[in-house]
Formats: sequence, C-alpha cells, structure tokens
Amino acid sequence: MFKKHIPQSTVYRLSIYLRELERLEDRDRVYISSRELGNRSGIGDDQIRKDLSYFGKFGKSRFGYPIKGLKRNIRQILGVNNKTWHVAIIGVGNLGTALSSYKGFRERGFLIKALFDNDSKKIGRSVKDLKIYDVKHLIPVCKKEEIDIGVITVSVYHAQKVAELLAGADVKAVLNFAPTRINLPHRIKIRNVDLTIELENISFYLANQ
Amino acid sequence: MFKKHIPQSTVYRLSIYLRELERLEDRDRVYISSRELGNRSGIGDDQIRKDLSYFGKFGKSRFGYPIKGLKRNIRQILGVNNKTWHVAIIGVGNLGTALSSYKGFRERGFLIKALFDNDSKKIGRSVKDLKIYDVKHLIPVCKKEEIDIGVITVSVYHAQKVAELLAGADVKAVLNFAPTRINLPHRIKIRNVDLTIELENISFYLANQ
DNA sequence: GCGTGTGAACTCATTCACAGCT
DNA sequence: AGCTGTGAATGAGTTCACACGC
Repeated sequence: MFKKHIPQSTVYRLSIYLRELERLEDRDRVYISSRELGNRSGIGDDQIRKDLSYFGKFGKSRFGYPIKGLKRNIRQILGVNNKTWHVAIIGVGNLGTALSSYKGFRERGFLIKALFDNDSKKIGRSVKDLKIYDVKHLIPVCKKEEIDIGVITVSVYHAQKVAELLAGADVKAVLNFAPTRINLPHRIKIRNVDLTIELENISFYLANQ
Repeated sequence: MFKKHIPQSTVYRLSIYLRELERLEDRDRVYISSRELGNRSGIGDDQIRKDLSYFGKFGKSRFGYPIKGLKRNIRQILGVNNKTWHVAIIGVGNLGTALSSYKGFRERGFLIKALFDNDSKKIGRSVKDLKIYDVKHLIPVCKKEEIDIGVITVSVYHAQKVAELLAGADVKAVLNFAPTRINLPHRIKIRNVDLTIELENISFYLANQ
C-alpha cells in the first residue's frame, strides 16, 4: 500500500502520537513542534519526524505540525477515521467480560457485535445489551454481522479451534489472548497479547538486574 | 548481569520456547532438536540456537537439547524457577478483577498479595480471598507485603499518581494497562500493555492491506 | 552424518547531521 | 533563526553458512 515498508514500531508510535495530540488541553493552539510532541510522548523528535515522513510531509518549516491536520492524518493512516470495524469476542470469562465493557473499543470505532461461549449456563444471557451466542453458531452469526475482528479469550485448549472457526467466518484479523500460538491462513492478521510472557519478561529483568 | 546485551525479543522468545517445552506430550523423550522446537513454536531453528547461545551451551551435538535440562535452564534465566514475586493490583474494575483471578500469575510464581481501589463501595470487600484496601494505604501495605510488582488497572487520569505511590513503596517493576505513558525513576522497570494500540495496529493493517 | 554454536553478512531500525524552506 | 524532511552513519537484530563435536 505505501511506497516503503513501514516498521512495526513506527505504527505503534503513531498511536502514541495520536494519543498525546488528543490529550492536548489548549484548544486554540494551532501548531506543535516535533520537539514538544517528543517531550510529551517520551520519544525523540528526530524519531517522530522520521516516522511521519514515511507517510507524507505534514509539517511546516518554522512552525511545526498543524495539530488538527496531524490528528486527522494519523487517524487516516491508522484507519480509525471513518470506518468502523465489527468485533466478536469468543470466551465470556473474566477477561472476555472485561473486554466487553472496555470503552476504548467503541471510542476507536470498534463495535462489539457478538459474544460467544460454549458454557450453556452463559449462552442466552446478556452482557452490556449483547446476547451471548453458542459458539456452535459462530460462523453464521459472524457472517451475518460482518465481523472483521475476532477476539479470542478462551483457554489454550480451545484457542486453535476457535481461530479456525473465525477463519471459516472470513474474519480479517484476530486478537489472541490465549497463551498459545495459533495457526491461520496467511491472509488473516494475528496479534497476540500474552500476559504470561509479559510477566516473564518482568521476571527476567528482576532476576537479572 | 550477562556478558552481552540480550535483545528484548530474545527474552520474549525464551518464554515461547518454555511454553512449547512444557506442552510436549511425550514424557519419555529426552532430546529435542532446534528444528523441531522451531516447527512447534513457529520460529526458525537458527534463531533458537542463537537465542540460547547468549546464555550458554545447552545442546549436545547429534542429539539436540535435553528437554528437562533446557526447561530448567530457561526457567532459571527467566527467573521463574525458585523465586516467587509479590504482586499488587491497583484498580479493581473489570480488568483488575479479571487479572485477580488470572491463573497464569500463580503458575509462574507471581503471588497477588494485595488489591487496591479508591471507591468506598469496593474498599473492604474481597475478591478471591483478597481484601480490597483503600489506595490511601498503598505505601504501608505494599511495604509490609514486600510487593515487587505493581499492576496498574486504573483510569488514565489516575495512572501517574498511582505509579508514584508504587515508586514510594519501593516496587521494582510496574505492569501498566492504562493507555498512557507513566514516568518513574529509572530503577523501576515499566511494561505497558495497551489495548488501544493493539486495536489501532490491527486497524492500520486492515485499512492498508 | 547430524545438529549445535557462532563469527560474518545482511537486513531492518534508530540516530545523526544538515540542507532547505519560510 | 527555527523547524521540517531526509540522506548517511550507526547500531541492533536476524539470517547465513560452516567449523566443530559426537
């Protein structure tokens, strides 16, 4: 899509820049320099300019970046501008329930359209106005709701099966919280959030400092 | 601590290797080759050998790595072998509650010793046998319980304040789930888990594929 | 012969340094 | 003069390729 390859970490930092821009208090300010944005976000000014330069020339010599324009541009790049993405959460345990009511989803245009579980005690109940479906019906329900992203919050033992169901329902991306690697066709984007690994990273640091 | 600098991503992958080793079914197998471990974990065999070589020579020509020994070695490196770490969770909302009952903590030797909140409706109640303390008493309670790691699951607006309290209680590391950068003395290790950014990364991919 | 361990080559990302614009 | 945008230099991390040990 873009001319050059974009480093993963650049995309990650774009989110940080956007977050800081949205947090700026002074509504009348027009420009912000890479230096100031850097101080606020804890990233070097040259790194910021380099990151932004992958996508275009948004700044103005002597002034900096126009705040409104830059916000719009970053939202555009990240794809959180106009489009809304449809999300399904599979596994309504502690974590799945927490995510169901996570405000950040909606704020960024991610609409949770369906919840699934395999526990008959949960199926049919509702969380935040959303009915919990039987995971058996995942494919038709996801197709009907045009789900783009599946969030996996089931146990390790069910994660791969659920992932395959999601693939069968033509989702485009999967956010996996189960501490296991899932295998899917290459067209489906997978991101893993693994608390076990986060903990072990901290532990490594504490044990070896 | 170690001779060379260890890449962050190497530490991350060590966790993956350990996970796969623990998942091996055949209890009588003695050796595993980097090739097979690679296939199971989705990482190249040369990468695995390189990662392990930072820490020592664990393998045996012609055979591969002794499974038991390698598990023990990786646990040792990651610091999840004998030591237990004391954890406090600050913010008993949806996410904090979910984490309080996350089994992965205990399995890896992370013991949750205290919960904190600032909501008088929650203070004094219990989650999983753990009383919820008033965040006002964070410093003395954390000192008494010898907390090593603080887990921040409060809102963006309170995250920095809570982080500073934790610093005052001499925690060694912080796992931050609030979507904001927190500033702390350099001696304290900070890891951020930011769902907003995960979502935006996915969105970038979907919008630009 | 087979699989580890590791320098060397390479690729990817960050930092530097400065030309160019206003 | 002040700040962006960007090649060039550096640094970090991965992949290659092969010597060595069993």
